[in-house]
Amino acid sequence: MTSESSIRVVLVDDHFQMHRIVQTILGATEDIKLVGQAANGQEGLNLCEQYQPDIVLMDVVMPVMGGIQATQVLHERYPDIKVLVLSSFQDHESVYAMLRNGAVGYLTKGTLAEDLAETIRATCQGKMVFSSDVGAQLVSPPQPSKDYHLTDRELEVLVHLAEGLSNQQTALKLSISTSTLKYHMNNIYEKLGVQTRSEALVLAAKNNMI
Amino acid sequence: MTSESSIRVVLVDDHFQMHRIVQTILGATEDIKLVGQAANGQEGLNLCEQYQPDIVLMDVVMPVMGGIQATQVLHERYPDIKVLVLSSFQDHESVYAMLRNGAVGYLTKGTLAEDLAETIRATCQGKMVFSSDVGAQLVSPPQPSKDYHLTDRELEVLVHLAEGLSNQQTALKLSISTSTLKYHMNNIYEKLGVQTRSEALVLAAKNNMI
DNA sequence: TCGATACCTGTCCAAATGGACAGGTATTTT
DNA sequence: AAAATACCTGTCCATTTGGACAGGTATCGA
Repeated sequence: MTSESSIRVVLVDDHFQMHRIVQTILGATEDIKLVGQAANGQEGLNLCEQYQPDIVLMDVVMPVMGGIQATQVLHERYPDIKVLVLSSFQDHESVYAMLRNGAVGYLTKGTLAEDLAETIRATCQGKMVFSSDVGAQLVSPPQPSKDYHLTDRELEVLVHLAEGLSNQQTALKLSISTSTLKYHMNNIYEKLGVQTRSEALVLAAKNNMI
Repeated sequence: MTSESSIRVVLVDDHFQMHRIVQTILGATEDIKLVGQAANGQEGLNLCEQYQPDIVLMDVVMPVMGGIQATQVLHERYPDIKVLVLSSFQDHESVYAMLRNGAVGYLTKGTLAEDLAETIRATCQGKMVFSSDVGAQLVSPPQPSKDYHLTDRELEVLVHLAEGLSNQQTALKLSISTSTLKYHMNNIYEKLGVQTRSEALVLAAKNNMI
């Protein structure tokens, strides 16, 4: 953070239109100054070296050097500079690629007008900010828990086997015969689309069924 | 959104201290009003029904009804009310549980003072806001978890067995004998602290080793 | 050079698993 | 009443597994 009085921002985007919009928005604020504008990642890096901004508004897809690579280099070289992504894309890959490389926020361009200044201030205070459409990407990955509509009994069987119990021990615990247990197992294999006990258990574990 | 002029907030937290802090912070703002305060999820739901706030500041761990369940019900019943989590916890499970149930932001209590008002405003505008320590959880999901210091070979064995291959098939694939494979398996059992193949695979799956 | 580690191999045998049958009951839906 | 589900049980037999040995080599660091 170079300045106490105002937040210094560099914009890196290859669309003329974006430059206009951001200029307009930030021109109306007292505490945020647009100190540099670049049209690709390479230029952006140069500007950052020159101006040492607090915040970089970074596009993802750009000629010469894209936002993903630029963010990576920037984050390595100047860990204090915060990268806020402005992108038309909101796919899972882009979002996570940028976040992994050090971005601390991600806005889709459509939501830009909603209040870029607020977002920049929040980002400056160490918050991570996402537009709601991007947020959907953040929440979705750990919920691939498909429903294989196993019955309660089948779930019970699976849980006990996952604990390392043998067929006999499990059967005993559920008060059924090993024949019945094998019957349940076969149904489980069928429903999960697997052929072996190992596959069934791994799949169940990965889907948080056990 | 019931009001144009000011943002209406309900706080749901079982710690007296938090009520004091939030009162102080929001008491100093013109555009944000703390219209209700509850000590648990159940009370929180009642207050929301009564006041229809724009934002709910929600703790996670509370008596009677926790934040996870309360958020779920709230989101179902009043989809327009935005839940912003205030929690001491920042573990992956808590964060994702809340987000899945409809929360649109997550702040750790330690970062609260940094500017709750800004965050509330950004949230109101449809942004998702996270404190930086929580953000780490969002980016990290594919963490290899604990290190059981399995050797490369042992990992290979596990991966193939997880795919449902038999000992023989796996041995063939790795160009070793089944004897060697069993040797590896025993070492794996030892290192993972388990007794059976099933346990080993489940543990490995849950720890993203395979 | 010694010890530790990872890796590899074998044999013998008991136990566990799974496939292929061939039955049964209770409940719910059509 | 027939069909569909979920659930239960058995037998017979091949395959798989894992335990308990008892060996081997190559590499690396003390």
